Amino acid sequence: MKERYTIRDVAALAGVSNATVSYVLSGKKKISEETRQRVLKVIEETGFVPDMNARGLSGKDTRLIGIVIPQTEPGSQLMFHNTFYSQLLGSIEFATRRRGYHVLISATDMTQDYLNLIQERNLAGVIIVGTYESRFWVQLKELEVPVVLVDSYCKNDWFHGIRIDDEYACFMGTDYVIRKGHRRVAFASGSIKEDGVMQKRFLGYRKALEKNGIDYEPDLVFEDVVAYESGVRIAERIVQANLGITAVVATADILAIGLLSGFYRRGVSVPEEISIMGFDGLNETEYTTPGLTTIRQPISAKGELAVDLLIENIENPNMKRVDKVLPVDLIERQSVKQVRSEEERQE
Amino acid sequence: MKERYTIRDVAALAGVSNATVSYVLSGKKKISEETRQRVLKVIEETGFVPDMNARGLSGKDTRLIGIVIPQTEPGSQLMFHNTFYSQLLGSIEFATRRRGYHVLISATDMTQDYLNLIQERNLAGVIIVGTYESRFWVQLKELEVPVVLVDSYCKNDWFHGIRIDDEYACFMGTDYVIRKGHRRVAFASGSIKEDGVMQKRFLGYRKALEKNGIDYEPDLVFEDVVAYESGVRIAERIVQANLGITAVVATADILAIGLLSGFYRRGVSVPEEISIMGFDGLNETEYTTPGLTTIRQPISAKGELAVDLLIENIENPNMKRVDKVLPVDLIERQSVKQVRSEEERQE
DNA sequence: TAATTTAATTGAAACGGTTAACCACATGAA
DNA sequence: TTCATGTGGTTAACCGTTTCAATTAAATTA
Repeated sequence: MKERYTIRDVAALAGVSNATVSYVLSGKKKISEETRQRVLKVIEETGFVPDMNARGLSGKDTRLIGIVIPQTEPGSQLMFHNTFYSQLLGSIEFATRRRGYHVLISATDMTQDYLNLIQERNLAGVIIVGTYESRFWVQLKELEVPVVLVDSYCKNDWFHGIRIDDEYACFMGTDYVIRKGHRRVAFASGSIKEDGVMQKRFLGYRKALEKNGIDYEPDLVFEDVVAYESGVRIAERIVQANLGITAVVATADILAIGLLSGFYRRGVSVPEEISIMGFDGLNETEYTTPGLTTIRQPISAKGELAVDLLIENIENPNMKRVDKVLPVDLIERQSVKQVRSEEERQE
Repeated sequence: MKERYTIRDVAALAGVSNATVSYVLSGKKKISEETRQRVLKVIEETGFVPDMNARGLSGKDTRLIGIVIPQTEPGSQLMFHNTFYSQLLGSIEFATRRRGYHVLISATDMTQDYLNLIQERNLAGVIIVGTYESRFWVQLKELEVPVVLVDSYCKNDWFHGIRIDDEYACFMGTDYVIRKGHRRVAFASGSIKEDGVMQKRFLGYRKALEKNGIDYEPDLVFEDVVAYESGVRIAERIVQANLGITAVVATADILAIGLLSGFYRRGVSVPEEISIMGFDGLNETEYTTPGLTTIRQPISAKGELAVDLLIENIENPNMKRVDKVLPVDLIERQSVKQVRSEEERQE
């Protein structure tokens, strides 16, 4: 790497002390306009770029934030195949860069390794995406680094949170399907046991059934990894099970799109023979065939707000905890069809 | 952030000098086994984690590598919507972490800002994905930082490269389609002018036409952004153009999947009425309907090799330039149908 | 035994910033 | 005239490593 100008070089050229240059840069102390301009001019001319390592070492201000996207399976990069995560990551990266920070991404769980990483790099803050229980929450807290949890149902209330009302959202979606006349509504989701988000959505599903006086049937619940391929597989399982299912509520668009594909190849037409409700509101859902009716959540806003919140906390360390719930809405397209309900059929 | 143990704390506890601890950690100097063990034990007990900022400042060894994924449009996160990039990014992140390095991602072009970033953070190396001309190549070279270009046709031969033989790959795909009897083969791609990869693939397309004695028709070339939505749009344009097209060669699976969707909603059945050849070999293509015949490129291998190459260069600064071309293969599925060729029809 | 080599360890100077403490000088009030 | 007050700037210590040069101790050689 080429030798660079240091803050002392700049100082010498501007005829001031290095401290003055530092203060001009940080604005933490008043410097006369005249000197300021002189320093700025030298910086401009030399192309001086401050060294973040030195800054991080000395002032603890690294402007580096870590993003944790959990692995579903070790080694596999499953998370990267769901454009929900891509979009979230993209919005986080964008918002971060706009504010002069940089992102260190890791597809890993919150393990000792990651705790070390936080210390090693003196991360200014951390955004953790997805829910899972970790025995490291306590240690993470002890690090006293600002943390924002996105889509987490971490039991403690130690960290900031950004999420949607998953239970209500899924209730709304399921209720919509039921009001369209469906009585045998399947539920396609990721692991309900392990994933807090899925748990909440499952709850919403059950509440909607209950509200509409429909008995819950465990056989109508299909769990798998959240991925396109799983959707295809679940469609096959649904066809083979032959349980008279007329609609399926998916907990992710990527699953729903897989379902679409799976049903199509099985010759089951959507929505004529079976209706599908998605979840997320990915761009792709506008272009599937049929267009996917789905619960839209503000993905990019999630990312941006997480960044805003984190940076706010970084810059104001004793800020109070914030837990933000973002609104969702239902996009009506063609994948959910109105059917005669059983009662009507029996007339 | 909690106060941490420093290397001097460890040294004091182990009854040695900080230099000794440093040498134990780096292995750059021989330390007697006895002392080594004693130091290691203290490190273990204290949970000492070295500070990368200090290390980067002092020894220039930051173990931080930057990934540049270009923006197609400023502000838009288009790149993040193509799972090709997600998968590539995933494999890079994984390979990097496995080797004790970390990744700083930026969805940006190679601009002055990025050059600054490289200096600011003392990046150990940089992986740049995608081709585009930049007036900053010269300056990047002057930084003397190891660089690996993935999928680039940067005219100079200053940096390492990882890519496939795009021309041949597309030639192979197009030739396959033609050998299936198609004579009016459209070409759906990203901007041929601006994107070197698209240029090469376009060349392959034309060579295949030529080889088979088919005249090139500019009207059969459909350019748009590389995205699902574009595929849908191109399908509509193809239908409306009504040029007797019986097959389309796409330069990306994400485009091909969009085409699939676009044709379906237009009531044009694939492959009965029109055949589609994809490019990339994304996982999703196995599950589309019909299964997408596509040119598969080793996406994850690209990422891993880029990382290997980069780290090799970081650890051995005067290594010679490497330009690696990875193999592709054609996956035959159902989206390209055998048709009677015109000659046969005329019989 | 003295001189020389070798191996293991240490002291201290970087690295490039930040920042607390201090200082010189001008200003205005008492 | 004296004293507090404020302004704009400097000095120098410090952050936690790495690494060169120096030192010491032990082993080998003459």
